[in-house]
Amino acid sequence: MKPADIPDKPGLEGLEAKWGAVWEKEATYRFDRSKPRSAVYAIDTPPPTVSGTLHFGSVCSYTQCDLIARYQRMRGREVFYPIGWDDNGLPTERRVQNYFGVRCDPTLAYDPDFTPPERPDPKRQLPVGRGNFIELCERLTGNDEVAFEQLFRTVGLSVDWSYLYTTISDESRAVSQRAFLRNLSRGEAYQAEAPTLWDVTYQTAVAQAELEARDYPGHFHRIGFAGADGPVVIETTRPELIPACVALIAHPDDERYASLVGTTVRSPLFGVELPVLAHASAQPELGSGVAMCCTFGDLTDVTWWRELQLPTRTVIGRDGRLLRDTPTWLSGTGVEAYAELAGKTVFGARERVVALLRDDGDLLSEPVPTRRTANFYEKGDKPLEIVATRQWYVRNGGRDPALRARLVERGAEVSWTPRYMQSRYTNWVEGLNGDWLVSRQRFFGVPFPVWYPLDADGEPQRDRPLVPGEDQLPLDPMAQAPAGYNESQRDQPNGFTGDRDVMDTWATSSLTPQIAGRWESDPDLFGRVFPMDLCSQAHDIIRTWLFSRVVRSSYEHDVVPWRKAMISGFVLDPDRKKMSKSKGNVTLPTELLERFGSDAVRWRAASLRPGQDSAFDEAPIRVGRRLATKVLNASRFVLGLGVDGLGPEAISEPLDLAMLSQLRQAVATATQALDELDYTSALEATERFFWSFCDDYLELVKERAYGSRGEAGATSARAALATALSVQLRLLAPFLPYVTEEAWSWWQEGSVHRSSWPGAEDITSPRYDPTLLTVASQVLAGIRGAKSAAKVGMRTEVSALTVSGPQPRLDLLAFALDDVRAAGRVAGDLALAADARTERLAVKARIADPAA
RNA sequence: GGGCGCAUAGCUCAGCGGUAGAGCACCUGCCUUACAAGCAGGCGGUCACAGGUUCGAAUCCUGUUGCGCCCACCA
Repeated sequence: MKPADIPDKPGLEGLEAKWGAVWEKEATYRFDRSKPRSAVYAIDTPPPTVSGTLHFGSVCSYTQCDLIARYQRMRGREVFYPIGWDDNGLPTERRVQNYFGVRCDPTLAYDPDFTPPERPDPKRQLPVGRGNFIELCERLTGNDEVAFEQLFRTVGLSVDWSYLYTTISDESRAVSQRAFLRNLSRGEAYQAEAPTLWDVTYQTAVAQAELEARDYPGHFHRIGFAGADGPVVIETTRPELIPACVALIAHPDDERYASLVGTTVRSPLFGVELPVLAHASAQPELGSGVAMCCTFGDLTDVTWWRELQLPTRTVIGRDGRLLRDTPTWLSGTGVEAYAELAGKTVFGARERVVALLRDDGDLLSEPVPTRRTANFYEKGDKPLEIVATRQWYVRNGGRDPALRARLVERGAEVSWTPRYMQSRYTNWVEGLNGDWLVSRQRFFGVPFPVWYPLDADGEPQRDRPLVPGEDQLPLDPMAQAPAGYNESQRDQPNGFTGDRDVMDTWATSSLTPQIAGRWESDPDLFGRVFPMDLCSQAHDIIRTWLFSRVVRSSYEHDVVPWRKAMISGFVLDPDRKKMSKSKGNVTLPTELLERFGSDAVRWRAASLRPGQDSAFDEAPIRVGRRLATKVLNASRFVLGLGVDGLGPEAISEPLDLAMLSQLRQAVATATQALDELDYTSALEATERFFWSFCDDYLELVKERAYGSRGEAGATSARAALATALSVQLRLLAPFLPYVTEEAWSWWQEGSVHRSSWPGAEDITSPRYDPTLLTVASQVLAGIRGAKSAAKVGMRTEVSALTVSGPQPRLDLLAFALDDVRAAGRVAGDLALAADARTERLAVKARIADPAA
């Protein structure tokens, strides 16, 4: 021991900085890549989006993963625990736009002298070229990543930072492009022109997994279409789509409209001749029972359009405004009516159409307010439109029942914690209604590594993409020319053009096991870490991140990417609502770490079981802080007694042996729990023992350990205390890495986090009936109860004590009687009275007159 | 409408066939030579409701109610 190193008043302040620096210097968490696959424990962690701040819930989720990483490391596994930043994609672009007050205009050339405006005006964003925009993205994410790393280091995540990756790095681009090219060559990826969910704010396509249904105010409009026998009434919330109408649809069994089906009607204002058709998915009870089919108002329209082979009449452009050119299918008054709408937003056009309908008498009653549910892009704030565009897709079973069934089966190859999270996965896969749309019409992302030859008219031949060799990756088709062409032929007739789209960020993060494991660029490493052992994440990204990784690994490697998935819950605000920045109810993790210390925050995270949502509450963090402080104090006390050179052979007292027997049981419980990813139960068992160790055992043996009853008894107590402290610091190390490391450093060489998880070899003392400690604690509690009832201090002497209970228990108690007497300050007579009526020991204590 | 989960002390939750538990909060005490950011003691529950299985149900089954989440619902 090094008593000089133990502070008089040990505290939590500064431990993060102190040990963070040591762990970095000593490379405590370095992954040794020479170990064989069987010795490796590999973990896939979600790369957080580096835009702004991290939620407290995320900190908890990452901490829970770290508990397992630390446990497995102490069990002797070589833990591969990398982390990455998801820095490409829309959140970064949006942040750059706001932060620098710019927007990307891909038609502008790169300006090497560009500097962002000093005072950004978010209302008037400065247009900049793609190259400049991407530079700004990289600059801003660079700043954010420094802050994120600092936060994760403070939390104490035991990741090997030398394996840090980013999703925009050259390595990630190469992996992403390689995987895509292989998908393409095997037919798993394809390009198609089809109606696509479209965000008008960001002007990009979005995928099904990124949809969010939201309540949205609107109005029902009753509108008359001119039929042969009078008006045909439809109800719609989107009258601005009347010029995009291609048919009216009724249910085939709906008698009200049976005679109409097969006839034609004329649309109001625009006078377009439209067929009335029947389709089984029309719902007679909705609206008037007959619906407008427009290209495109919603997904039902798409179904009708496709199955009834209706024409395409697009009026809404990619910017969310009605097209400026007059549609070709309009004539006469229709052209005049449309002139009033051209260029207007959906909202403006709707107002204008309603006014025109009212003037014409086709608005059959005033609009009735209603709330409708509309699909939104989860990061957007305008309802999605549906626009026919050409996009890249990866097959995910959405249009192929056999593939879907196979991917559902993949879910069963993963062991889920908690188990019921598998049904989220299954639910999602079974509910897919289209393939995975991976292309985005954005800028800061991984480009599709393809070009298209241009014909003599300069038209791209999209069905004949030019692909590079894998050795050319990563590449940017907007900056590099395909083989057999040179740059001067770009966008020239008979030349080539590059694919302008970038991949959605999920298309890249779906490959985190391959990116982190350096697939293809480092086959030796990849072979040692893939497939991985554990994936740890929250339940909100099962349908995105988790599912997409299963898809990619199934295609590329024909396996699921990990054996186990540990799914964490959410931390909600105190009113059990989702924390969100807009509501201002976000609690900053940095502030909590600062105020309570990392160990306290980690303790809170460890008390949240997988899958379980919880309301944010500071009180439990304070409890964790108390435990952390207690660990330091108890360690200081034990070490202060002098434990040097004491081995298990010195432990002879029955009470000491009984304590170690109980500890043995706690170790077994904690170990089994952690093997099952049940870190909460492991902590609970450890803590239960620790508190009784402090409150009862330490009190019972304190006097003896001081040497009040001779050297042998003192040595036994000190040896037992040393063993117990060593074991407990290791049991607590995954949960409280800072205080355990601090206390460990007071008397041990090396890091507690590189020590071995406690087991049979640590508690080699003979087994002894653990009940002895329970019995002694009961009697001590009885004495304390008597003193409490008498409202006297615990140091007050007991002048006479009678313990009654079953004979076997009294016999056992006899082995600890001296310790009980000392801890309870029993100065006078002590009587044991057999009483078979009760299992528990009863205690009668006469308190000495406090006045005396 | 479909799926999943939850309902146990004032609060947060554990227990999941054998006498109702923990932490927090609250109350009463105690400066006790590791820790007053501490310690000791205590108060506190028809285990949502109704049936069933069982010698025995908080625990298993069925139904009901309430709450939460995911998905579908855009006329």
